[in-house]
This record gives sequence, structure tokens and C-alpha cells, in this order.
Amino acid sequence: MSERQSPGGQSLLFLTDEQLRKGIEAMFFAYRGFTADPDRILNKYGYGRAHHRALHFISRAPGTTVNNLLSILGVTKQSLNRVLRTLIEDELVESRVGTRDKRERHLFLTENGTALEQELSDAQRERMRQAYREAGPEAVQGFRTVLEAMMDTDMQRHFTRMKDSGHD
Amino acid sequence: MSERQSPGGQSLLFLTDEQLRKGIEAMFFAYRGFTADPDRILNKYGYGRAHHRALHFISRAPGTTVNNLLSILGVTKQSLNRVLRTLIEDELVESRVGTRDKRERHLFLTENGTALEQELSDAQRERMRQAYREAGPEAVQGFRTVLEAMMDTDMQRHFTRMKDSGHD
DNA sequence: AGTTTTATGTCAGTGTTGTTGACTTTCCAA
DNA sequence: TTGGAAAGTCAACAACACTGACATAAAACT
Repeated sequence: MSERQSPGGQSLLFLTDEQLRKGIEAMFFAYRGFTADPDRILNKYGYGRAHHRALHFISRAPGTTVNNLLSILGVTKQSLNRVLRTLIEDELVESRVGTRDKRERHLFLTENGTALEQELSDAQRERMRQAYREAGPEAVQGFRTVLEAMMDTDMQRHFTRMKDSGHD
Repeated sequence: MSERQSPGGQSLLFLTDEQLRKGIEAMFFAYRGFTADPDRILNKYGYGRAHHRALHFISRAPGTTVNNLLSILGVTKQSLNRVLRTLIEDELVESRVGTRDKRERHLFLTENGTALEQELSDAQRERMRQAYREAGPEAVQGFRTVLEAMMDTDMQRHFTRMKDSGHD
């Protein structure tokens, strides 16, 4: 990557439109690979990507409220509700009325929900692990750094909050 | 990133499920940021992401055939056709019957098509440039390496072919 | 106490984008 | 030359986003 040191010591990058376009296309193709395995599994059970996202973030933060999920997923409540309803009907997700605030619904994975989330997550992690292996540790660090810079600011907040609560 | 040297000299990575899950979420949030700007512009003109993808790859390889576009985009020809039809009706894309093989249609951007593609592309490149700037050159290198490893093999081929034909 | 706001859920309607199935035109090879 | 493969088109359907309107219950505010 072309680089130069400015007098102040800050690194300057000279990026051609062509180089940026490569990045854009890499992002497009990689995201397709990234979702390909879970998509196959979901299809098997008659679910879609939206179900996967819900399962993922409920699994990540059990007891999360519908509203919190909405702000993470960035969809309308009508859209999320359609997905949650089927997951609850199919007994993959359990919705419990809040104790402190009875308006809220706290969401949990059932045993079956946990099982499906595991299956999806295993496939996706395996792909990620493989990519990390091929690329090596410094590449992984850079990958994460660029991705974080590419997020919208409010999403970085969600991401960071989760990062802080976990072990990295 | 945790790392170790094996006797053979190959670097081994120890990745917890937690670390991999972070990568997965980063990918999810980043892709949303990545498409946010073009999505806003497309909405303004009444188009969707599928139109963007078509414009992008036609711009990248003018005169490409529908079939070639299909293999890159990974959708059915019926799905692509609907998008192409509106782009042709709206005079953003021109479809010329092949001279050598009259079954083929060669696709080109019109003046208007080029203009819209530029507008979309400018927005997306700006986001990418910003992310690259914040992350720095080594991070960018790593980013690209991991993305490439995450693609499906046949998509890597598409990606590499385009890489070789361009200037990186 | 009465009003407003918040959290959630629902119904109806619309648009984009994916799918499969059936069809035409064109090309090529046995 | 005929039959099959390839390229493209039309029609119908499904998933999943969206908006808008409305309902209910609980919390918060005045």
C-alpha cells in the first residue's frame, strides 16, 4: 500500500480509485462467502437471514428486550416482529414479560433455539477461522481495525459495548 | 492476537469462539455501514442495491454479457433480468446484440448510467477511503488479505481476474 | 387523577429482490 | 438437418424489508 510520512509524523495514504474499488469488490464478494454457509443451513429449516440475526443477538445477550434488538438490527418493529413471532411459535425463542417493567419482553433462546444457533454459528465461525488462519495474525488485526472504521458511529457504539463486556 | 510458532515454522493462531464471534459481528455492522451511503442515493432515484451491483460491474467491464454478469453476481438470470430491464428502460444501460453470437447481449452504461454509477461509487469510495485512513496502511493490507480468504473459491477467481486486469 | 410517553404487538398494503417454471431465439455439433 | 444447449424473456410466487394506522398496557409526568 502506498504510504508517506508527513512532516508532522502522521502517515498519509495515497489511494487510487482503482485500489478503493478493489476494496469495495472484496467486501462484496467476502460478505457473500461470509453468509453462504448459514444461508444453506437456514434454508434447510425454512428460515432466512433475518432469523439468523435475531438468534445471534439473543444468544449473545440473553434477556435482551425487543427494543434493544431493534436498535442493533436497524429494522422496523414490524419486520422484526414477523421474524420473532415465527421463532416463538416454533419454540426456538422464549419471550418473558419484564419484572421491573412489565411493558418489556425479555428474549431467550430455548434448548432448540440454542441448538440451531450453535449449528449456524459453528459454520460461520469455521469459515472465519479458516480465513484468519490463511491470512495470519497481523492481517486479522488489520481486518478488525478497518471494519471498525467502516461502521456507522452509532453501530460502533453497539459493537464496542459488546466488546467491552466480553473477553477479547 | 494470540500466536505461536510451530516447530515447522508455520504460525499458529489460537482463536476463541469469542474472538471469532467479534469478527462475525464486525463484518455484519461494517457491511451495513458499507452499503448505507449508496442505499440512500439509490432510494432517492427509486432503485435498489441490485441496480447498484449491476451498474458497478457493467461500469467495471463495459460490453460484458448478461451471462458473465450472472456468474459474478450469483443470482438467477430472471432476477438480474428484471433489474436490467428497468435500467434499460430508464436509459441508464444500453444492451447491444452480439455480433459474433447473436444470442448474447453486450451491456454498456449510457451517459446517465455513468453519472449515477459515479455518484454511487463516489459515496462508497469516500467511506472506504475514510476507513482506510483511520486504520492505516498495514491494517488495509490485512483487511484485504482476510477478505480474500473469506470469499468462496470461485468468487476469488472473479476477483483475481479483475485484479490482474487492473492496476493495483 | 389525568395526560402523555414508552414498549410492544398487530393489520393492511407496498416495493425490492430473490426463486422456479415455461417459453423463444439462436447457435452448434452429431 | 435435427436435436440439444445456451442466452435471454415473461409470469407467478416467496421472503423480507418498508410505511401507516391502530391497540394495549405500563410507566412517567404534571
